[in-house]
Amino acid sequence: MQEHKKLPRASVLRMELYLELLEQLEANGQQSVTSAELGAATGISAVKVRQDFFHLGSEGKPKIGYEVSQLASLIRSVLDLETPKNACLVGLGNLGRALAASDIWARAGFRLAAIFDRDQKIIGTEAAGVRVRNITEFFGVVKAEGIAAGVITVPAPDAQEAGDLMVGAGIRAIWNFAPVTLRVPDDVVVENQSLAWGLITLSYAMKSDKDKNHTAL
Amino acid sequence: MQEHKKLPRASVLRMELYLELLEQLEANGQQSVTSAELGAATGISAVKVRQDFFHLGSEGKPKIGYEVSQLASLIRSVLDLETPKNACLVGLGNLGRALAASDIWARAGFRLAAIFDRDQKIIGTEAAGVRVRNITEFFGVVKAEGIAAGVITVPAPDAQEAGDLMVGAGIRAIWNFAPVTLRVPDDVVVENQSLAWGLITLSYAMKSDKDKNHTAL
DNA sequence: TAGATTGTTAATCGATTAACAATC
DNA sequence: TAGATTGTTAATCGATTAACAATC
Repeated sequence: MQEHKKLPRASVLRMELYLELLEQLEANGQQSVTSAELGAATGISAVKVRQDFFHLGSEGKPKIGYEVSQLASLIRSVLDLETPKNACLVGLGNLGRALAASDIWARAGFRLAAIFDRDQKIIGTEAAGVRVRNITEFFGVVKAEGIAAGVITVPAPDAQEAGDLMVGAGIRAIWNFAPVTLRVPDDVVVENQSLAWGLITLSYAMKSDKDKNHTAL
Repeated sequence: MQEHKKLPRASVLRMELYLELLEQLEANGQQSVTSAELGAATGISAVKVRQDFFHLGSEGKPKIGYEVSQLASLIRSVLDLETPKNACLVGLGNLGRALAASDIWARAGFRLAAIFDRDQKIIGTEAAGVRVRNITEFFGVVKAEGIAAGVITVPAPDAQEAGDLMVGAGIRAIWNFAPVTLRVPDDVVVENQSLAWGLITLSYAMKSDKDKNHTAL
């Protein structure tokens, strides 16, 4: 077992699939699982599975595999999914509403502690049981609630402003859905996720397929 | 200029940012733009910008840069963002509703032609002006509407079933939001996007920061 | 011509895959 | 012991960055 330094990003993203599956196996009462089984079930190659767990600080036993609940705990602890962390969401449009209502917060150890918007028609309403506050209250609420992470679901032109507000309030972790690169200090982590990526990629892939078929004719 | 073969995936994802910016510049009447300017505005290094455009089959002129509207057209044409393509969405939960209402379809050349669900309470209602059909009508509607791409926004346990339905109906491009690896034939393109990725990555990043600070003390 | 900027090849870096030794 | 499976290093592959020649 190596001392765990830094998980490759690609590896971190695969952890969700492993964890999802391990929790199912745990519920079914299965005690151990091999890299080959995990690979077959997740569609990830067995070698990659082992390499991922190696980075994690592996725990498997030759001939037996990995102890299911122990491995699940290890993943949760390395990714820190069980430490309570408060997050806020800025911009309650359709996407914001969908995120607010989803179960991802709990699964990653977050609590959606506050929602902000600037639209008077939305302020004061509730989403997923959280009252929507006026963006002018941002600093006070972030301090009061001990909010450490922020989610930006405002339109692209407003995203930088939302980011500045977060940085100004001491938030060091931002999840940005606007197709815009935020300008933030070096010590702030920004995770970008554009909803359009999937469609754009599919559009390009569908075109390539078409080209290939033409060439094949 | 090289003959354009296959754009690296990472490059494809950056195209959205370039395009977004180029369209703004176009609206402002700016004629040309250098890789340095584009880089500064998008937060991407100028070298990467040039390398991306090189892959695209570049068009720039030394000392002047790239012609704004020509470059925008090139991106749209290489990614095939202007060819009309019909898509369907299976599973109208909060995320499905947010996607349906978003502008990503038009931006990537898609039309959301049909929405399916299995919940009787939802069937017959509308989302983003599209009537929700019973999933039992899937095959017929896909043929009738000429649907080429499918979006899966059902809960994880139902995702494979939705995927099978799509593959069975001849769909070759799938955008899957369930944290599950779909089993599909080789000629079907699957683009996975889990909503949890952002939070999981942030959780891990926030922990690393904390560790770093401790070590620094 | 000199200077700025692109186009393109080469070097570096990181992630994936292959190989195989260690171990139960 | 033999066989299966993990742990770990090395090789490969792809993407990023650096270097610099070409060109306006």
